[in-house]
Amino acid sequence: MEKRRLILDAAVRVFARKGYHTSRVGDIAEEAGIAHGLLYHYFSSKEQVLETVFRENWSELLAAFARIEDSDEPASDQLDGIVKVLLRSWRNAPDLVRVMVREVARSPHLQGQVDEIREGFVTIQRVIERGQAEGSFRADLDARLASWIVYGSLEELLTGWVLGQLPDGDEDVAHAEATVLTFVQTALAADGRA
Amino acid sequence: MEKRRLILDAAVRVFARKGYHTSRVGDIAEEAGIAHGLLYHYFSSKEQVLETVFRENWSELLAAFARIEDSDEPASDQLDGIVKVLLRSWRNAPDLVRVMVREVARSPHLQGQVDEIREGFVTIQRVIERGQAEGSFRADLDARLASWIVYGSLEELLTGWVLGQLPDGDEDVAHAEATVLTFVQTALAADGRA
DNA sequence: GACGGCGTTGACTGTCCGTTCAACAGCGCA
DNA sequence: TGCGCTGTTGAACGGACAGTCAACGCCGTC
Repeated sequence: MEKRRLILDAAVRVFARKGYHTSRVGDIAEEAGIAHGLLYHYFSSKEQVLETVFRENWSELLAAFARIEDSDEPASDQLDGIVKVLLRSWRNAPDLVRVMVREVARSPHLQGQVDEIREGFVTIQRVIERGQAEGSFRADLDARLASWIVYGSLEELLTGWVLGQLPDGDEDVAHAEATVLTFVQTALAADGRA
Repeated sequence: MEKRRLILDAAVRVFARKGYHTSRVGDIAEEAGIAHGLLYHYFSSKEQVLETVFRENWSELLAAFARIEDSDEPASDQLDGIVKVLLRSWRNAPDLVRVMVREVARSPHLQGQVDEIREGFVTIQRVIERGQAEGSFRADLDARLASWIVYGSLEELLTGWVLGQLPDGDEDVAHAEATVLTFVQTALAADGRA
């Protein structure tokens, strides 16, 4: 396997296990099975490793969002799709979610990527606005704020799983997904119950 | 003023400005106007300073929650009250919220306080359950998950303000508050529109 | 079989910073 | 006046750790 990817994968595991600050460069190297000097052949610093992990994976998420947005489903189905993608990421890649939630999301580190995070919000916002325009979502709610509220709900559930405070068995996750979907769709629906 | 409090207040400002990890003990001491050695007369470590900041302020928040819960208002008003207390904390003590959101909330640091954080969730959960029992909230939503969703919404708005991504003028904050209230009450209401 | 360059190694450096500690100042008390 | 206690100081220590670098192995090329 390509060494660069090897290092990134190792970094995700190590960061997930010990947290970014407590992880030493040597830990990552050891996990990847290389000498720690080599890491500097592929990355300029420890921080750049974290940044790369974030950037490459977040952009995948954005791509998934974009595919959903570009589909011809009604807005409310698109919103469901986004919710599902985000929540299911926990079972798909728990280590990655751990790192994203704990180290990057509201990170004291790295300023630049704030814009990239925001792009996810904006997608949600656009979907909500389309729903409002189509008449399926109530139009009296600020779509931007609503997108933050929706995203916050999802991130908090992920956090609950990350911190081990919410049960995350198969049915638990499915149940959480169903609950958010009902919650959000009810709140946004143009007419009474969703 | 009592030196201990002086140090804590200085620490909040410094942590808010530079983040916990990037803040040196000397920075806190300088901000407090003392020699850095003195800090160890009052606290056993830099980490304990952060922990104390969290503990003492979070317990105040829990007390506010408890007062609301013990009032004889209907559950839906109590929930409104909780939302308002949390959101208004931003204008009341922005530095504190900065530290709480960025350093403590899903912290790689300090494990013990997870239980204290959880107590806030449980209060929200109880209020929701009471509303369900009273018949004003729909009973088919899992109250525990709903409490996480509600809290997540609020924390995300605070985060938006902390990171400077959401406008936080007087009217902006009021508008955000109104939006969350509508969103949450609509989602939870037993019958159609809130 | 010399050459060169890419990939790889790991000892070493330099620095940063949390923490310690010996000394001291002020003050109440006897 | 002397004793001791609490509060206070800042120089010094120690250890950790990110990042450097000189050397080396391997492999293709001429």
